[in-house]
Amino acid sequence: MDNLNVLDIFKALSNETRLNILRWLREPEKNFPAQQAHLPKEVSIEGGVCVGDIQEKVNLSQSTVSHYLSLMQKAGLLEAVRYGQWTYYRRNEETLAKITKFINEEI
Amino acid sequence: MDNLNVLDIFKALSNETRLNILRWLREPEKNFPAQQAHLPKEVSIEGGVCVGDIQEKVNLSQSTVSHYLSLMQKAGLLEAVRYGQWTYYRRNEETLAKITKFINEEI
DNA sequence: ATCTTATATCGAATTAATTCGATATGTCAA
DNA sequence: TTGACATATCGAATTAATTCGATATAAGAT
Repeated sequence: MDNLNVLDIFKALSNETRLNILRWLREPEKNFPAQQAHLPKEVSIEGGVCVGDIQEKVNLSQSTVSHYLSLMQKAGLLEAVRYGQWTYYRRNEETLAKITKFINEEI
Repeated sequence: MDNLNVLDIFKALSNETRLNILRWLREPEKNFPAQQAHLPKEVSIEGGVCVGDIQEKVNLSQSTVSHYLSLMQKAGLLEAVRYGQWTYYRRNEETLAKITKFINEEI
């Protein structure tokens, strides 16, 4: 249980906005409009939402949101997929599962 | 899921010392010497360790440790039982169980 | 009553997180 | 190749967390 940095994960989770982003990304269709409107039909980034859509919902500056997403990615909570000029972020379920396990077994 | 303040919990967990305290309190007998030496035989605070013992292990100032324990208690991660001049802190398993549930079901 | 010991609280210094606007980078379209 | 748009990074201001030593409180022992 050491490829996951628990402290960084908990830090990332201890902010309301970041927690919300994670929750919203559980159901992107429900929480974000215009799903993947920039992607051609044949491309699909399952569960991914671009920074702009997240920023609009979050209502913080573009730089702050970008920074937050990057933090969450470094913590392993999100993964980023770039398509053209867009970056799509989606949940990294593997890490989420690992934290649960970690809390249960080690904390 | 609203009597638990998730943000305060994650904040409390995002510090190495505090995380360690929680882990050590899983097995107090193993991690702290002189278990409940101040208590008379007929009194037992199941799983509880007094501030002094925790402070010794943590190696931070008395005031810092006291502050940390209080933070964790307010977050619901620990509960405090006072006996005489000593305060015994022990894990609050209920909250721990709730966070796991929260992560699984809501995050 | 006084002294000691355990813990809590206060005030302050230092370090880290939050958040922004400005700017840089990278990509697509004309 | 220039312009427009999406995102990332930088530098700085503000706010919050960390941590300490000093002091307060509370209980037990003399």
